[in-house]
Amino acid sequence: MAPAVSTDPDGVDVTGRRLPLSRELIISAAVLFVDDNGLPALTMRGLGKELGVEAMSLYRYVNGREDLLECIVESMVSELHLNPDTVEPLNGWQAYLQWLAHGVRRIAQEHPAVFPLIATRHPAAPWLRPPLRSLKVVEDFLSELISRGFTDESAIAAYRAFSSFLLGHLLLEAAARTAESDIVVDSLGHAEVTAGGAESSVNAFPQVLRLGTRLSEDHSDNEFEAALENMLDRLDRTLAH
Amino acid sequence: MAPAVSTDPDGVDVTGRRLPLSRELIISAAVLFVDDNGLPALTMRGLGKELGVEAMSLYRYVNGREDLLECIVESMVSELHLNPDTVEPLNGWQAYLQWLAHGVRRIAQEHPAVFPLIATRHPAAPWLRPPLRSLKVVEDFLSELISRGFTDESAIAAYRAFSSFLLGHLLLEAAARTAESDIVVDSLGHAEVTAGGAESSVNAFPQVLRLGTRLSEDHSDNEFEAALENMLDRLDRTLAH
DNA sequence: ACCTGAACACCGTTCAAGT
DNA sequence: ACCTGAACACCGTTCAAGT
Repeated sequence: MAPAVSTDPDGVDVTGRRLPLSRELIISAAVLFVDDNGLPALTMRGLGKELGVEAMSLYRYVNGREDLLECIVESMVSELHLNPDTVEPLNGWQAYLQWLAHGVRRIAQEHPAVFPLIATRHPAAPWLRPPLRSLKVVEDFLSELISRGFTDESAIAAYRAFSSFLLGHLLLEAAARTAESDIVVDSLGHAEVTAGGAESSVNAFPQVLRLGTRLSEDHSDNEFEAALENMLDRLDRTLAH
Repeated sequence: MAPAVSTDPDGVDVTGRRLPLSRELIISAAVLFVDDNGLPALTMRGLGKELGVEAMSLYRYVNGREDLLECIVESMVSELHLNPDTVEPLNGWQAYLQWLAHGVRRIAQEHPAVFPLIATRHPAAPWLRPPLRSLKVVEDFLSELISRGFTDESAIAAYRAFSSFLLGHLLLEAAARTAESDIVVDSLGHAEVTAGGAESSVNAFPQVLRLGTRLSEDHSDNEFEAALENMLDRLDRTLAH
């Protein structure tokens, strides 16, 4: 969600002048900031400094920190509709759900540090289930399925199953992706871990010790595709019945 | 996770004397506090006040706020092993996974406000996938499945699929459960929602409007059982092949 | 119109000092 | 041994004041 004018993270354009503050500029700077520094580092004062401005200036464009976080979520989810290379297909509900699933997955992969925000902020309504936090997305989901043979009930059940599926898979995938960057890997393979404040060595857990390396391997592409396929099959069966 | 002596949230026993501070007392008070007031309200100073003590006293038993959060997670997950009425069954891996799934679900249901912590804190290692954040649980999981015919690879695949499944379903269920308590329901059914800072009325979204009430219904029991069943069947198929 | 300085109420955390 | 007062560096947020 880059603003109209090309910028660097400082909110300064190529000529060195500071860009005029705006809601969009603030939001895109915030996304960049979280991508680089992680969610806990996002602070009104810090974001202000990144934009070359005092924290209080942001309040002219954004109703406080909570509103800023909500804006970030909205800006990410709305990428689903803007992107030209991901035109929604017209050949069946399975293709539609494939398209939607991969669209959300791409967002999670491009902004793994932001995804927990999309996944765990309190939804505005009980029927806005993360990570599908957009009225338009939910509306499209339901009308797409209903127009293709789903009953009201089965469309709703599909919506619930689909969102649970995406949330579980993508949240874990995003967590693994951000962990790589901020956990120092013990290159000697000395597997020892500090869990829950108490020092507990993996040595007492033979299977974990034996399978450690293989447990850390990344097969998320294949696993996502297989689980998605399985889920679509399951929806298909409930349709036939 | 009640401490040995019966207490009320103030950390004061029945006689009015203050209980001696301890790691366990602090942790169980913290869990109670989050259950009642939500995660964002949990503050060192606030928890101190709840215990009738200054915030600084807590640092004698807990290495700061991050450590406290980690302790909370550990104390919740360890309930899986302590509880007498949920003895691990011996008749097959499917029964074991059913037992484990319902054990984790019970934790999520009893402490919906704490569950996001279990679900989204950075795991200590890439192979500790939330919500199964315990070396012992992972060890049991793997050895149970391997001793019952799973190959190393299929046990690992099952672990990944199982944790994704639990995370997605239980996080959404817990979110719905806490939302009920802190969202004021419009008793007139005037469905209007403020999403992303911009006022957007559901009226522009006919399917959502039409299905609104049914979208809000809770079918989590049935949905959890059905999805779990489906997942176990899927694992069974990968075993046979 | 847009930004800022100063102020307020709150954090987490440390450490010397009290009992 | 266990708790606290005072202090520090940070938060989010408001508002009158500057340009």
